[in-house]
Order: sequence, then structure tokens, then C-alpha cells
Amino acid sequence: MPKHPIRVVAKKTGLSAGLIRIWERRHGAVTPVRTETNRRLYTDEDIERLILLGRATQSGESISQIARLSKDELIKLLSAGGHIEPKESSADRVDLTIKSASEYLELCFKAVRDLDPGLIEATLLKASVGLTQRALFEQVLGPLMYSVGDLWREGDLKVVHEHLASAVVRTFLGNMSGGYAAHESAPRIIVTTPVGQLHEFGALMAGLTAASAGWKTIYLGPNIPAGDIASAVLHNNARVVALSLIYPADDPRMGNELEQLHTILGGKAQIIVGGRSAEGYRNVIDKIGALLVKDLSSLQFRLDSIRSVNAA
Amino acid sequence: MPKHPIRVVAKKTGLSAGLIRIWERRHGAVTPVRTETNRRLYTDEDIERLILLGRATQSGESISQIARLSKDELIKLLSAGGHIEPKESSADRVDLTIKSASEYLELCFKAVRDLDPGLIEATLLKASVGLTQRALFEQVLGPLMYSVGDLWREGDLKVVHEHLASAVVRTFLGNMSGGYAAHESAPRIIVTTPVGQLHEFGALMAGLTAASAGWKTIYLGPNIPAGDIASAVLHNNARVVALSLIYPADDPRMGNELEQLHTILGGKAQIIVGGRSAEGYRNVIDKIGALLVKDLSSLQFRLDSIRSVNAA
DNA sequence: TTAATATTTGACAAAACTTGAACAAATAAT
DNA sequence: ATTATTTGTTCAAGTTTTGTCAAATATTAA
Repeated sequence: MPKHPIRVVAKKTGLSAGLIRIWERRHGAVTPVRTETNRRLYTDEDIERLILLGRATQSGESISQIARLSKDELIKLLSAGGHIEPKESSADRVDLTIKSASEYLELCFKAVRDLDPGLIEATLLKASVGLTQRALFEQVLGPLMYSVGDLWREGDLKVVHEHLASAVVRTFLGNMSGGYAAHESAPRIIVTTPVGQLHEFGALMAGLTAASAGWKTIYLGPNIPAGDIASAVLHNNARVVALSLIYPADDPRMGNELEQLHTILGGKAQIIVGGRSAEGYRNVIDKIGALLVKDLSSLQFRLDSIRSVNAA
Repeated sequence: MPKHPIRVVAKKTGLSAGLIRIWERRHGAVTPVRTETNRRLYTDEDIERLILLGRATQSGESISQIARLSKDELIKLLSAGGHIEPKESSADRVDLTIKSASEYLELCFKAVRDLDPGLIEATLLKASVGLTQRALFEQVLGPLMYSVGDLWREGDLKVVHEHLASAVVRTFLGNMSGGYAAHESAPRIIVTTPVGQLHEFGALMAGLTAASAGWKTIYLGPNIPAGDIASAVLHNNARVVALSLIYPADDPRMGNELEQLHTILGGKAQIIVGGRSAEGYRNVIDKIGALLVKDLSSLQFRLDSIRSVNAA
């Protein structure tokens, strides 16, 4: 297995090289092997471990108490208290320092305002090592999309900003699900918006939610005809289709589209509908036996139960 | 099997000849055969290997540690790239052998047909380590987009396929330019399509071209109003705006949009127009002093000359 | 022959790494 | 309030690594 010099470890963990060394000397957090000339060489496990330790210390744990914990114990620790806001870092001049979720959010927001896609992505990449995935979704990506959408509607931001934010989040969603939905056996879900629904914010959020719930997420983008959605579902053996309806709330075509989708699918997949305007189409939704979810946590709940049923 | 002298290898790998020799002498990174007169002759595998080693060192790995790794190990090392997931990655099961550009193209195409975004991305990732960036753009991404677009127009593929292909390429463009346009001093270019132009294939290709020509590329997506384009240009101090016009070829709004863009910019940036339908708007293009390019290589030529002029 | 390209060796300087010590800021203990 | 302890950073001095260069020699092509 290839081993890495300390600069690579620093880059991937977001910790400074000095800190990594001092954690080793003072607490034996990791024990890298050495070359004949005394250089440290780290394994991939060492890096994972340091990332976990970094997150844990950010959420308030003291390094001396956790340095010797096993990987499993660290994961348990993090998933239990994932919501703790990190303490304010006094000196934040280096871009390598790990920041809190709200700081990342602010940086992303500024980058969107400045129309700098590269900066957004770099920020999100850093955030992804500094935060747990749940925190990244719920405290950074979600709020970012909501606030950009709101400001766009109020006229403070322009279409480009909304486009740009979706593009970046979409990119990130793609990256995530790539390295995440590991199992080939994972249940599949198609996420999209029907014809007439041009805004993909909701669909993207649904995609993020599904991915973090362990589904293999196939994101089709906005404004897709029922026939195309259906063929995607059948082609992929997807168990669920998630549709996001944001605006308009009274599109006369929607009834047709949904019924058509239901007909072609013939019960082979569960249709789940959500979004701000979903309520407006309740009649059709009930008629075709689709599920209506009112927010992302009920989506997650539905997905979990569908998954456990089919797994049995 | 064809063998290559060192100057060819240097050109293809982007490494200096001296560096290639020193990697051989100090670490046995490659062991080219010699002619009777002691000249080195490299195989294609040697070249691939050197490209991989170059990328790995670029990302921080130390040459002394990785010089002896096998090709597969190098690829795995590079694929680990951005995120490190605690879970076992499905990349272990992926075929790691390096293929030719046309094989990658075929795999991508099949993945698009099967609506499998994850597979497309995995394939492109492998292609990106197995091929030079130029080959990836010109022999895989470009042809993929063109053929998907054509088949869509002929009715063999559906909208989803086109959406999916653009989404993946867009994602990939984002990734590329992130790790690519390193220089803060690099000239900036805005790439987009005006209102009414819904297809982003051309714009994506233009973005890829600009990125590989060393420009910091800011991609806004399709269907953007002139006012928004202009504010993006001014906000970013961009030197060039590239617009792609594919379909329709006779939108009556286009005249207004282009003139408006020209007026707001006031000569602060060069407007370049391209795409299948650009010719149809020649009148306006000439009127506002924009450049019309007929293909991607002329775009590249224009960008090169603009860059060298402003650099002086 | 002349100019361009390669090869080998040794040398060199910049960048990176290691260790030890000192320091300031924040926390905990008295 | 004062005193320890913890924690992360910074500095200095001494190695090691790494890419580049120059010099001397050899080969190739025009």
C-alpha cells in the first residue's frame, strides 16, 4: 500500500503539519512508520483517523481524551454529537484552518455573490473534510440554496446566481454520490422535476437527502417529460421516483404528466412528490397513489421505511 | 510496439527530459531500452506511467515513495483524489486497465444510454488519468457530446440523455478547472448562452477549450439574460465573453440581447460568438464588433492571440 | 562541418522534513 | 484571583529530498 508524506496528509486532513506532529508526540494519535532517513510515512488509515480526530476536536472534544480512541469509537462519537457548533477560532488567517459550518456557509454565499464557481467549489471541498456529511448537507448546502433562492425571488440576486449555485451544488452532489453510494446492492432512486417545473433546488436537496440515506441517487435534472422519467426508472430498476414541485402551483399539464408516469410505471416504483407547491396537486397525487412528503425529514423517513420493507 | 525518443516523451508527459532521466537514475521509475548507441527508447506504457507519476507528484506524493508502484496502484492513488470515505469504495471493483480514447468514448456512450451517471463519471475519471487533458477533451468529451446531441435530434435518444450528458460533462468541467486554473493572474473568460438558447453543448465545449488554453473559465450555464452576463463580466474583470448559439438560428430577441450586452460592456471585454447558428446572426455580430469563430480551434487561436496581446 | 539532440556525472539551491524549545491563549484547578 | 495544564503555533538549526544546471562527451541530421 502506498504511503504518503506529511504534506499530503496535511492537505487531505486540513490540519497543519505541525499539529499532526505534535498530536503524535504528545498523545500518540497516530504512529506513522519512518523511512531510513527518519521521514514520516502515513497510511490511508492514518489519514482517515486524523480527519475524524480533526472533526471531533472541532466539535469541542479535547485531543488528549480522544487521541487513543479506535476508529469505530471516533465515528460513534461524531455521529452522536454531530450538531455541536465548533468554538470560534481566534486566528483564521490561514485558509487551511477548519471553520465552522456557518463560516463555510458565509464564504460560499459570498463566492456565489461574486460569481466565482472555483471559489465555491474549493470552499465546499474544504468543508467536506471539516464537517460530517450530515452537517455539510443540513448546515451549508441546504441553507445556501434556500437563501440564494429567496434573495433571487426578492430581486437581490439575479438568475445567474441561482443557476450558479445549483450548478455547483449539482457538481458536488455528483461527486459525493460517486464516492458514497458504495454498494451495488443499494436501492436506486430517480430524482427530477416534471415538465413545467424549471427550478431544481428542491430536487437537488432531495437528491442530497437520498444520497446521505444510502440510496444510489440518479439525478436527471429539471423539466423532464413523464415518458423520459419512466424510461429512466425502468432502465435502472429504480425503486422510487422523487419529484419536486416548486413553481408554478397550478400547471394544467401536471395532471396529465403525473397520470402518464403512473400508467407507464404500472406500480413498479413508488412515486414520492414534495416541494412547496406539491399541496396544490394533491388531487392527482392521491389519485395515482403517490406519496406526498412535506419536508426533507419526512422524505428521509419514507425512504428509510421503503428500504427496510424491501430489504426484508 | 513503437518506441519513442526522450524528447517525445517529455512533450507528451509535460516533464522535462532531465527530470525523466533523474527519476530513472535515482528511483528506477522507468527502465527504457537502449539503442546500440545508448539512446533511451520509451514504450507507450512508459509514457502512461510517467504521466501518472507526474500527476501524483503534482498532488504532493513524493517521487521516492511512488516510483516503484505498479500502474494499477498509481491509478488507485490518483482516484482517491479529493475525498476519503471511511467506507469501502466501489472503485476497488472497477477495471483499472488503461484503455484507448475510443474505448473510453464507447464506455461513456453506453453509460449515457443506460442512464447511469455514476458509471459515466467513474469512466471519465479513469480516462482523465489515462489520457492527456487534450486527448480527453478532443477525443472523448467532444465526440460524446456531439453524438449524443445528434442522436437526440434524430429521436434515438431522449431529452434525459442529453441532460445527463451535459450534467456529467459540466461536473467534470468544474472539477478540471478547479485543479487546473491555478494562476490567480490567469485571464478570465465568461462562457454562457444568451436568452433563448437552451442548449449548452457548445458552451460547455467552449469552456473546456478555454480551460485547457489556460484561461480561468467561469461557466454561467445556458439561457442567461444580457444584463446578467454583463454583470458577471464586470464583476470578474473578465477579458472575454464567449457565447454559443446553436438553436434557434433566427430568434428575433437575439439582436436586442446582443446589442444590450455590447452597450453595457462598453468595450471592456471582447465578445466572441460561435456555434452552429452563429452565422445566422452575422449582422448583429458585425454591428457590435464581436468576433465570430466557426469552430473550437479558431476559438483557441483567438484566445491565444488575445492573451498574448494583453500580456504585453 | 555544423547545429541540434542525448548521455553521464557532479554540483547546487530551493523546498520540505525533523527535532527541540519557547510562547500565547484558552481551560481547569486551587 | 492565581496557578497549573492543555493546546496550537512559531522559530531556529540541522538533514534530506528534489528539480535544475553546467560541463564534457557522444550521436544524429542537414
